[in-house]
Amino acid sequence: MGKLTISTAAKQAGVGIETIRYYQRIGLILEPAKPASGYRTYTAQDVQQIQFIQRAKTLGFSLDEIKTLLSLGEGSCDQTKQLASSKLDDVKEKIQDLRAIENTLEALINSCEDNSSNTPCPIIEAISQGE
Amino acid sequence: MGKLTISTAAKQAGVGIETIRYYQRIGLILEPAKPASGYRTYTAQDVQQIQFIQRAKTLGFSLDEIKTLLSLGEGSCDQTKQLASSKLDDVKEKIQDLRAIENTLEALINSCEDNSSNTPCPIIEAISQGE
DNA sequence: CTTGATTCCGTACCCTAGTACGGAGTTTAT
DNA sequence: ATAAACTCCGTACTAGGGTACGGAATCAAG
Repeated sequence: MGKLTISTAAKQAGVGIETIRYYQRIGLILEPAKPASGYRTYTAQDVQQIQFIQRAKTLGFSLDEIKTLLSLGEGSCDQTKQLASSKLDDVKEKIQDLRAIENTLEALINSCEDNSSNTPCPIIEAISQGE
Repeated sequence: MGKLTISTAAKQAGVGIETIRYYQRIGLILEPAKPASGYRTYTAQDVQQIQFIQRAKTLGFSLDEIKTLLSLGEGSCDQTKQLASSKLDDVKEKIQDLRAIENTLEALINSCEDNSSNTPCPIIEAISQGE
């Protein structure tokens, strides 16, 4: 009850054992104290923290940012909000960049559709000229 | 005339010397033959190829994909178009993912705006519960 | 009690796209 | 002719997020 081995904790959190060990190595989560003899035991709290990390990751936070998030905790709403806002800015920027790429690729592909068999590929041509 | 040292070629192509050497190492561009004694010389063509690589990179192609692009050349429009289309799919997918992240972050940040001082931060709460 | 599964721990390796380092050879400028 | 700058080449390192390996210790089952 409540005492889990690392593989059980990993299974419950939906990650691999090596991921838990990696998070410990980089100081993202604490390694439970080692009992005088035997295996380290994990708690439901540990599992929840790993799940927190996984969810934060799906929001685009890096492990380093998640470390900050964890250290801020439930207090200091302001700093958390700032972190989230700056992440939102990053995301918006990436979307803009990708949209530009999307447009260009679509234009290139269309120019290729219209291409009759034996002329050089317009996509290659376009990338070659630059513009 | 037309004979450039690696640093001049790099400057013209807008990359670092080490980048050229790296591209050679991975077989993306050919290393010019080494004259019996002295420095290798680069041509305007070499510079253009490096610029091609840079432009393809801004379209989201990986160096490995660019290698394919270069090997396809101006013929085989079909394969080029396929590569571009599959890249376009990747880009669209990434945009979708980022939009989902954007929405979630916006919602979290808004929930934080409404937060009165002493309750726990709703952002942390939300990530903790995971929905 | 022995076999097999797990854990522990350190270290090394994967990918991508480079960047850095350092000694020896070469070229250019003075 | 000599100093400064540049090139060559191999090797190692960077970041980010893990994954893999291997031997020793430990635990669980029969």
